[in-house]
Amino acid sequence: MTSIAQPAEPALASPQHDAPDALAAMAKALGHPARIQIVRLLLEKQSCIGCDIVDEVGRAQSTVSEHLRILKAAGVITGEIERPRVCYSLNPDSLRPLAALLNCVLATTRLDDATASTQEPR
Amino acid sequence: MTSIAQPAEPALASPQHDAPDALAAMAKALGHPARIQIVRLLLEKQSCIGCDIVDEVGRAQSTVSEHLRILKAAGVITGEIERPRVCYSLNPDSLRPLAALLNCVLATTRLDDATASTQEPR
DNA sequence: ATCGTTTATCGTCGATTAACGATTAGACCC
DNA sequence: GGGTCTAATCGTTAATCGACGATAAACGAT
Repeated sequence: MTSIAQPAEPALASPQHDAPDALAAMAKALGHPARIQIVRLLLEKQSCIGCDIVDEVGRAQSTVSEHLRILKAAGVITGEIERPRVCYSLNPDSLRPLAALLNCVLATTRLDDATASTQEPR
Repeated sequence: MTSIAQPAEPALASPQHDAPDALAAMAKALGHPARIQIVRLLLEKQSCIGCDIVDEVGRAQSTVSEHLRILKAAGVITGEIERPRVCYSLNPDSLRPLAALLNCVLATTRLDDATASTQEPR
């Protein structure tokens, strides 16, 4: 049934060809202060067990657990079980499509400015 | 009234110091397929009048107008009035803090891999 | 002055999200 | 087996979001 529905993935180079839904879902997953906090914390600490995250964001354990679930569902983080703890870390690959789109938008700045070639964003 | 409420913006360099709320708000603004579509369209077309956007995303005019309002409120786009039309364009600067955070996360990929410096992100 | 075009706003509905406390589920220790 | 620790899940409530049709506002053209 679904055997022919795959039109050969052309190894896309431009973010334009990612499904809007996928990008939106990713952005949505990041669209809460607590979840940004969590991402930042994991960025700093490389990896972190759950209860420390609860501590950091300062909300109820069940609330933080839910935010972690959302981030995990979106693929932004992974959770490795180390009983009785769970060790969370970032999954950078998942963010690549969204980052690509944003970088694409940023890149247009120079085209707009045209004259300002001194601006080296990388 | 508001003359003294400005505590001097220190032109921050590291994304870590952006308020989580600001980043989350930005991500949230992008957290809908229709809004991703709009951003992509403006990325392609450089600028675009509202009714063409309505056409493109294929939803009711009032719905699209609301999405445009949200993007405008977040600073992602600007709307220039050309009666009776409004010409929308991207405001790349607004996305910089979020892009910086994402790039920061992406940058950790290599550190994780450590040994594989020739590893091209597939 | 009226019409046509385009965009913004209002009001409403159903669906989703966010937050919390309480409870449950594992695995370890004694 | 009985405690301890940590994380996930359940159930509830309030708030927010998303979508739409209807309407209003603004202006150029006739």
